[in-house]
Amino acid sequence: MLQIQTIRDKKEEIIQALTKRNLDASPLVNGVLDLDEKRRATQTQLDNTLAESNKLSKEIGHLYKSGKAQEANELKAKTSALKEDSKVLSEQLANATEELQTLLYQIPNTPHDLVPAGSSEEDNEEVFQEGTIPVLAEGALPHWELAKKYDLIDFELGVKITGAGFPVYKGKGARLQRALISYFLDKNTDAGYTEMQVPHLVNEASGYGTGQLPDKEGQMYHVTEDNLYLIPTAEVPVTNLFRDEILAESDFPKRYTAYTPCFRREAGSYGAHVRGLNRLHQFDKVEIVRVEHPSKSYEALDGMVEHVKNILRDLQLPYRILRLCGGDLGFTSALTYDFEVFSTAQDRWLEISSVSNFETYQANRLKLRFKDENGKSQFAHTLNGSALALPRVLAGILENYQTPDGIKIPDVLVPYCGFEVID
RNA sequence: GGAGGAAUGGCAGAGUGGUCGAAUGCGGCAGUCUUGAAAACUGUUGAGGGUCACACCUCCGGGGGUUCGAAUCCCUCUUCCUCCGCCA
Repeated sequence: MLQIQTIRDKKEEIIQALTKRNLDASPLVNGVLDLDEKRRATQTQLDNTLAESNKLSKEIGHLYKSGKAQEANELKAKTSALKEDSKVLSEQLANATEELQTLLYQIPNTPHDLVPAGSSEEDNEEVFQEGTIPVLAEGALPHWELAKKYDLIDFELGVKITGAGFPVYKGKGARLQRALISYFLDKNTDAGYTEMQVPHLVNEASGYGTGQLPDKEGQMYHVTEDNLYLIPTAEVPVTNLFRDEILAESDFPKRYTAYTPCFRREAGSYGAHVRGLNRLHQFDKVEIVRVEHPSKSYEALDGMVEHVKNILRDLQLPYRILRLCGGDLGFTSALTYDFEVFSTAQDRWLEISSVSNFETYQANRLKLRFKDENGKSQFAHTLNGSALALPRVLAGILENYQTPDGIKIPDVLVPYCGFEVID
């Protein structure tokens, strides 16, 4: 969430910036400022009451010690009124704080200057494109047909044991996916990201920390018995490793990578565009996460973009990079680049990575801070990106590398697969 | 799952009702000494709220209670340790 201090100092700028999200934030912002004032006034009253009460208690202690029980008892009577007051005040304070929190949770991150205005994905700005779109032979198939033809993925079997959106990968299909995971992890660790294996279930506090809660509760599978959530992305457990931490400046940069399955309910999204691997309830992803000094975070974002580019060059997949417009930008992000691979067989772009800088928005919720050169605590910046999401990369490879004689495996993956062609 | 024990500052570890935000040691930082370093010595060193700055308030695993007053007593939850059971 936004920092209350920033809202106090830069109210108009914030409202202005949020118009890019097509949001009139002035009622929210004004509400926040009113509540903030109310909260502080209540806090001051409570503090004064407690100070008075603390003082009396000390006196009572001294009086008892010096044997003046009579006088002590007189003072005791005075404290009961203060006690009543402080009880009422602390309830008011708790209410004001909670209301304030609720409002703050409703304000999305302020978009970076580079974020283009716009209302939907139509308005995203293409900033880069690279790679040759292959010309496929007559009769080229979409990946779900290829998966069936070569017995790589069984969607029906997944329906049988779980439901739609939970595919079963088989034989060379499973092996290719595993090869991609290993390859991505190797690329990431070579680039300085430390590999982590993290839990696939997280608690409520973690959900709040990275911003999945309370806004996107319906997107996560909730294990109510234990009040745990299946992770929608490794971003959640990995970023939460730093919850409640105060780093030293010398700790930067922090770079992590993790492979995890991801679980998303994706309620209500059905249709032609979600066929095959295009949208799943469970999928694999290799994530990169960085925690950075505020002055270095955009440099870091650019570095992550370059890194993902390198992977796609390695795989020789045609791709483009979009700068998300205000209307398409995630709630917690300040600036996001989406990577899309062109699928020739489907004749459409498939999103395979999303790289974002959250600035202090998550750090504020996480209480992730560092000591600056003056010894003062400041919020760090958090970033993350997919490197990469598996299903659509798999789809892109199957579709773009198909030949009448089978599917060729990209050169960099051959050592990981142990075969050169699927036929 | 059963029985017992524990949770205090970056770490270790005192503190069982008032003078405790908290001894002491280690670590960190600054200084003295030194050509430099080490050692030694001196000082300093938790977080949040609040204030122009002070004052002041809150926090001793989380929540609740007793009391004029709680790190200290009671209840509850969580986590960790030991023993037993089960088990990949």
